[in-house]
Amino acid sequence: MRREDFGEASCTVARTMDIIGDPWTPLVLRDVALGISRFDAVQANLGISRKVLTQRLQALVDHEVVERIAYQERPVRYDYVLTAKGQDLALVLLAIQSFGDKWLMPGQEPLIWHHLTCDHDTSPQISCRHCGGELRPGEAVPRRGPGFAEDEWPAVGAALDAVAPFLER
Amino acid sequence: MRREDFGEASCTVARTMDIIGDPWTPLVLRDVALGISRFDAVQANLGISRKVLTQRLQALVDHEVVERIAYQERPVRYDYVLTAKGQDLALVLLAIQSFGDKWLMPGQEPLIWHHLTCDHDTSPQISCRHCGGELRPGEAVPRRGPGFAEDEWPAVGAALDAVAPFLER
DNA sequence: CAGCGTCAGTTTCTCAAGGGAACTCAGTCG
DNA sequence: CGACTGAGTTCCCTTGAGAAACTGACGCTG
Repeated sequence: MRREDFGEASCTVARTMDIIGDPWTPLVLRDVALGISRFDAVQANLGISRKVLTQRLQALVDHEVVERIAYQERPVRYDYVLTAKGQDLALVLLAIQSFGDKWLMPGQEPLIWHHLTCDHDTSPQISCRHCGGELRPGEAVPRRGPGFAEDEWPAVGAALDAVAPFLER
Repeated sequence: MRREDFGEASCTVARTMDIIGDPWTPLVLRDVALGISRFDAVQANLGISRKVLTQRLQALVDHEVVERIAYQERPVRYDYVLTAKGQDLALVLLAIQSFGDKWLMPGQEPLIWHHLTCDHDTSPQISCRHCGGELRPGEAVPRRGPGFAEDEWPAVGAALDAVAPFLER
């Protein structure tokens, strides 16, 4: 597999990395998610080259993660705003941030999230959608799904076979 | 901010992207997390150049996300295994995969996760660590945390000010 | 012993992407 | 008119990616 094949791979990690698999895109997304929606504001906030920012924003628009909404006409100028897809991707950024909070700046989190629904400060937790319990390492075992491509990923298939005994009662 | 400053930024997304902010590292991590632990097996599975794989594995070891465990001595050969830090990062990969499942291969998920604790197939959900409810877009509002660097991120500060009214009752 | 195969890199060379800085264009304003 | 703003675009140099070959340290076999 080459980098340019990521978007066609039978692998949803690779397909997602086709969108966010570079150093800057997650940070651009983070800014847009926080409401920093103008080109110059993002550029100044991140200190990213205008060329790279242009490319990244265009890619995000192409992937329908971000949309351009005109805020003036003469000349036409855009706010960059998350789509519904982009909002789901922003939740992934929350998980990324949470990892960084815990391991890379412990006790010095730059941002704290307040959950309006329960009215408490919180952090994101990766949970089981079925039972609601925290998904801890080792507590979830993968098995083949409907789109698993055996010929494309033989080593993954073998790895799945190796953990299959854990799936049996 | 330049790419090389990511690891020092007062931003836990940037610090995490210092580790995984390239196309291949998340996929290498995914493989290691699945138990594909030998150099040649990862290389063949991903079709990545040996040079890039060497660099990526070394970076993961340097970041203490992955450790080398010798499985033979003559010559010395290593299995690559997730550390505890790496296992937490693998949970982030789960979130990445879940986004891809939903938006990029809907109904064709290559892998299904089985939660051993509740004995059901599941998928990861980003939840509120406090109340356990799903964190949905728009339901969490950020505010400054202890490590927030106002001078480094003025636009973020302004964005936080803009959403501050939502924090008040 | 020599030859071959395996595994985990390392090296070389070419092409692609990143990044800094300057430039461009389409406005508005004084 | 000139200056400024905002959103790009272009140019040039540096760095990284990728293909392919090479290397070294073994073990095994005839």
